[in-house]
Amino acid sequence: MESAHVTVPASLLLLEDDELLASQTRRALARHGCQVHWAADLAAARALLDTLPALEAAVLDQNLGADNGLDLIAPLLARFPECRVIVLTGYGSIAAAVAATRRGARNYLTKPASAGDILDALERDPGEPGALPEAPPSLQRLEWEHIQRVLDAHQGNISRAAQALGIHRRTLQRRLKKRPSPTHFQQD
Amino acid sequence: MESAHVTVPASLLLLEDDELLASQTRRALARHGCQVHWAADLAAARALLDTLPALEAAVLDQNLGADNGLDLIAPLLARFPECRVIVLTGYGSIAAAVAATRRGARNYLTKPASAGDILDALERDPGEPGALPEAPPSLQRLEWEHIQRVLDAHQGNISRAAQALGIHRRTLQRRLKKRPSPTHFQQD
DNA sequence: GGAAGGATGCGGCGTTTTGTCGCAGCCCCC
DNA sequence: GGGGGCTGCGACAAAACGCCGCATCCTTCC
Repeated sequence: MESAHVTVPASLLLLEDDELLASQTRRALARHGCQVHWAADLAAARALLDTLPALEAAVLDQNLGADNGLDLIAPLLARFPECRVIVLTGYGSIAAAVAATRRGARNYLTKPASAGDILDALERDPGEPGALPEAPPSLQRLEWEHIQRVLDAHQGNISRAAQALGIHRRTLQRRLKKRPSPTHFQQD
Repeated sequence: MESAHVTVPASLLLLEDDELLASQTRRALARHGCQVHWAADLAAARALLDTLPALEAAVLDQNLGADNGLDLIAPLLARFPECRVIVLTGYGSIAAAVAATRRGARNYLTKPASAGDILDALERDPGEPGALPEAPPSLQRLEWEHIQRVLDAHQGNISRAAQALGIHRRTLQRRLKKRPSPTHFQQD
């Protein structure tokens, strides 16, 4: 929308084990004029790194079954020091965000993230500007986002997600139906 | 837990505008054999920096009224490049954690944090270990913690906290009464 | 000292949301 | 074909919530 003309990277590495989500994301990014190289696991990503002549950006899913997407950051930056790396995750905790950033990630997003969100996160540098994120999140928003995360972490399984959330399955069902548009946040 | 014999820094800068909390923290850290230099705002902290011969660690409150504790990171690291800096905040969002880390913070904590938590955060390097805390949090627990944070951010003012949370004051009252001890952790 | 503004605790009461049933439809797999 | 698991949904009682009002207490400011 209003992330009008960010500098879309020419080449981007997408590390994501969910094939469906990967292809969606890939297509969305391609539509912005970005050549996306996709890998589904760490080994494939490492192998892919060696074949690429250049890489401007990378989007890494943190949760890759047995692998951890964070482990790609070091070898990636070793080969392409200028590459802008962001980490994507289903859950998303503060501790994990700190870990990712300390390893060299530029930003840290929680799913679901649109192509616009991703490009935005690649573009912006959270460190430099006098940016004051520190916003008072509403209870409902917090709940909704958390539900989405847990749901995602359980592959959309409502029954298990409800159990993990400590609420009844029926309640989760009703809540999910109630909120078709999760008040998608945006700024800038 | 096993934060038994962390390397307690000899000198520490504490930037915290809440005088009461500052003195408590100061005392707790001092009990661990740490010399604490306290500043209540950015200007005082900057002035304090120039007078110190050495500094091993710093604990910065992010929310300092008009000031932002993050703004001390750069000048602090410019003078003491080896100083271990952690940021403390009432709220604590992922975006803020990323911002703090990118500016050079070693870790990012949310209040309330005990002296043990602080020393632990100073000691540990969140980047290196394969540490994946990533636990499945319950909805109620998440809500409760968030409520506590917002409440704390508003100095315990129920009316304003309720407004910030987007719920009715009466509801907040009832909730607070319902949950007297939500696994309150602290010691030291 | 008294008035004014704001915060708190609490009692009701009508409305909304949850918890908990149960049941039917699906899909997968032994 | 018969489990076992997940899903969507109707129904109904129980709990929680929003919202009112009112009686305290505090400050703060005439």
